Amino acid sequence: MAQTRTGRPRRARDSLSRELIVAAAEAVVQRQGLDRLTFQAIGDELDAHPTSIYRHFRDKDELFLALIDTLRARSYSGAMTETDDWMADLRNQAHLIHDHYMRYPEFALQMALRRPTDFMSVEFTIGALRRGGYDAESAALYARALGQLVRSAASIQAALTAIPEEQRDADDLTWEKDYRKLDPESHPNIAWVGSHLPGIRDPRGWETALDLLLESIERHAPNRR
Amino acid sequence: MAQTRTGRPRRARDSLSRELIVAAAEAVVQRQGLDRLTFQAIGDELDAHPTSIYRHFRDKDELFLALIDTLRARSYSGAMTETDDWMADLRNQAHLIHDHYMRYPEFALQMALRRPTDFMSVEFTIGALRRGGYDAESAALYARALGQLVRSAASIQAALTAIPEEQRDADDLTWEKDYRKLDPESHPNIAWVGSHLPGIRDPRGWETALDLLLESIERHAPNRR
DNA sequence: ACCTGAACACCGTTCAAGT
DNA sequence: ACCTGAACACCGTTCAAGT
Repeated sequence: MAQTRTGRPRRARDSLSRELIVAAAEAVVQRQGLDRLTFQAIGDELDAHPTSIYRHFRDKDELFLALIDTLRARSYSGAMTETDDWMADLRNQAHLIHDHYMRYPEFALQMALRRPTDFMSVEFTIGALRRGGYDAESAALYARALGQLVRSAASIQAALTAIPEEQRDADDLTWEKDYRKLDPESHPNIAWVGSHLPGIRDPRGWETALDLLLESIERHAPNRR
Repeated sequence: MAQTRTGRPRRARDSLSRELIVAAAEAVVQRQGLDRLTFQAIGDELDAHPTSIYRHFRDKDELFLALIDTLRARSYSGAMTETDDWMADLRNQAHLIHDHYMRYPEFALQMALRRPTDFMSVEFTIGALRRGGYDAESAALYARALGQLVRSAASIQAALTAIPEEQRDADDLTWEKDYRKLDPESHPNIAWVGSHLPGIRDPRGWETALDLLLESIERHAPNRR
């Protein structure tokens, strides 16, 4: 492994920047995974000394948030435009957010926790509900309900796909293979549905929850399609 | 700080156990937080050498999962019993799970990711849907949809409350205070709802999403109340 | 002013040594 | 067999030294 080898060719003055460092950090995660995101690895990627990063970021957390913000801007920049179908707008907005988390599964949890919302998507969602005829109070409440559902479900589902192989063996996910071996006496209902139960990573769970939620939102709307 | 001080009084043989170590680990987290959960801290709590834990757990991950399983058993043991109101059963089950995550917010994410389900709650949920008249395929699908929504929303919301103080300042949560200062020209809909928008940690978001989802589930049920 | 080198405190883990 | 002590590799961070 590459150590902090002394005597490296000195980098040119001002050849580093926040943008370069963030790009190197993303490359490290993409190639080696999030738990390999260290100052050492970023330094190797940049051919720079690990501690040179401290000139541009206060600490690792600040660098990490900058990386997350870069990814978010990439997914959302100029993404949504209103149509004359406010329900379709809500659904497309939900899928846009879901796709963003699934695109960067290693960051999904931290994105949901530390960048839980942004003005643009809230603005868009409230606008759609407003065109559905909702008053301000209901539109605000439903926008939050929808936003929290989408963000939570997407980030957890994405994170599930990013669990390291070594950890999966220790997890309950074996149940996907074994639940049919359960005693039908003590678990008659699971036995009853048999093979119909979707696996824990099956996207139909999320899609169904979104369908049911949107269905209620449409039913309550003064301006139904 | 207590170091690995040499010359500690030797612990009696077989005086350690998985149960004792797990209890000590929980005490450490409760008193000092999850990022202070180290072998050193657990050793201090037990008055034992940090590495003595390796005789009882393969590694830190195995200890951590054992701790999570202990907490889950505490919350769910003999928790739910069927009533003659299957819709109320679904709602109570959802609140039970939500309360479990909110009770242990520091563990919420890992509980949702590494112990995403258990037989008992799935069995109970399918049973309720079955009494609602659903066929096996629909009951299985809706049980998954409901389970994923509840688990995801509860774990993310709980984790939001457990973010360390030092990190919050760097987060977008400041928007709760500042979103009304947005330019009404570029964000007319946010300006329109004004103070009606619930904060990011407001429980009404989750409650509303659950209400809307359950409403649809009842509407589709062959046996409506 | 920006980058490098060395050092520090801390962490999980391994392994030989005690009893 | 179970607990202890010492050591190892690795990590984020600080700070003085180079240029």
